[in-house]
Amino acid sequence: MDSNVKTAVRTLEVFEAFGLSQKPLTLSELARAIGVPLSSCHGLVATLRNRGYVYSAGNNRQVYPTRRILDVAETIVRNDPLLESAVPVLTRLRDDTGETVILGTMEGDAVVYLEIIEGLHTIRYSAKPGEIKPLHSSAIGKAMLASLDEAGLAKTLSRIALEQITGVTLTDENSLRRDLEDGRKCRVFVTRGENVADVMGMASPTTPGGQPLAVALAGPIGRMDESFDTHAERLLLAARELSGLGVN
Amino acid sequence: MDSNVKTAVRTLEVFEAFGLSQKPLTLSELARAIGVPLSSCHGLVATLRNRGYVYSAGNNRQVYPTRRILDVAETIVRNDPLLESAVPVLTRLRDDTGETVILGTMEGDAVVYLEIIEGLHTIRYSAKPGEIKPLHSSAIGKAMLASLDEAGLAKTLSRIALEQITGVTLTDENSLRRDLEDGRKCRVFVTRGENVADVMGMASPTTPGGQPLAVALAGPIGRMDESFDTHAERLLLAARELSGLGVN
DNA sequence: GATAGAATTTCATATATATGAAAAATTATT
DNA sequence: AATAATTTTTCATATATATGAAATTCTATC
Repeated sequence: MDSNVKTAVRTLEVFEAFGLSQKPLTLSELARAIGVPLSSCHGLVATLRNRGYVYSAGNNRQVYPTRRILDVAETIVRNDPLLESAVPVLTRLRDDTGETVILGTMEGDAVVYLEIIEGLHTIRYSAKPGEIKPLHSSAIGKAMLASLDEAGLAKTLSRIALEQITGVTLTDENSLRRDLEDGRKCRVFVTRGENVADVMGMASPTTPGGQPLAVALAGPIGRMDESFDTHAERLLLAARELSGLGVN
Repeated sequence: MDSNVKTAVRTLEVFEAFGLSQKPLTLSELARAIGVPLSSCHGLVATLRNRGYVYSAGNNRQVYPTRRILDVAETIVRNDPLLESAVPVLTRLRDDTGETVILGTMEGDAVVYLEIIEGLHTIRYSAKPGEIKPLHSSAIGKAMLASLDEAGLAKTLSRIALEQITGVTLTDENSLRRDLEDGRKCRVFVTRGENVADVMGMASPTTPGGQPLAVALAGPIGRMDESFDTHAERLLLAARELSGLGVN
């Protein structure tokens, strides 16, 4: 992406690092984990300490986050006006299809996942909230692009590089535009291994409370193809239900 | 505290602000909420967006955090080696006494709360993980001070100001040292309205896995006094149990 | 209990960010 | 539809931070 505030990113990376390590870390371990100089890590950790976000855990000289971040995060998510009403719809779509259901939107020139309800199969599409995907090679991205007016679409396409991600990624504007046109007809936008090999995504635009989002199903190509028609039907139903959710 | 990295603090304050507001905010509302210039807030929010931590919610131009922060926080807390084993002990102490139970430690020159199990009374001591309290006027702080050796205690006392927080805060070193001595005898350290009027705290040191912590009970002075002896007994029992928890 | 080794902390300075002010974009009002 | 009002975005520069290297503290080993 563009220019990010270095320390803001690092602050989040500290928490992410503990999420990955799943155990207390020493200052030097943490510095290595997030790829920053020791001295910089030192100041950052001191700040987090002073703010009650980390404490010295274990015997050695390890630190670990306190519950504080969870406390803040729980309050935030509990009050998200969108997720509360959307989750039941998404969960039903997951139960009906067995596949992973994703709610996402366009944020800047990318897709961000807002909610994931994981599928019921052993082999399933797996992702986390906040994950970022390309606009041109993800099903949700196509749905979002297609919901732009021509001026917005042209502007966006001029900014983003249609990067080749797998062998079958659509990398020229005309192919992509044709693909979007196909999707517009039935309101279902499809990717077949264009972002991750073997993965098929199906997305449909939806506007709960007037906000442009997209809901998607994702799973292995073979299994998704088998049930394409019923999946599409159920996806469209879910999209309609979501759009019906009141203005918040 | 000392010198904090400005952007790290602000990054956390963004999330805290949404926790307080409990609803999406516009850029200007957020900037006002955390007390930073608009232009600075703009860059910070852009970074959080790019990282998938916030999305544009609602119709207007509001933003709100994604579930991502919750996801990270849940993984972190799920893997805290201390809390997992300590919570059952703390919960039992809460159930036995009806009062709020706190696990805390010394972090820098302050106390940080690691876990709170809230009491069962309508009027109860209420706090959140990560809250910071003074060493000299909190029960946990006294317990932590008393667990230092003379050299460490002298050094710490020379650094911290014994700030007058309520009318009865101990603000001279001799009174505080006498008070610590009293506590050492029975391993129970008490505050009576020294940090918050009407609140009584009782803390006992404990060292699960060798790590110096303190466990505390807190509630209104009247009710706490009534049951002082049984509360003290149960508190000491809990502290012993916690100390018995294996090295992680 | 002294020594070696490792990790942390400090510090001066190069680098990155925060900021006010101005421009642009958006929304509300007439 | 034009204008006003508000909000967001950009930009040059003052300010704050990040950094390598040195000093210190801590820990393990003998």
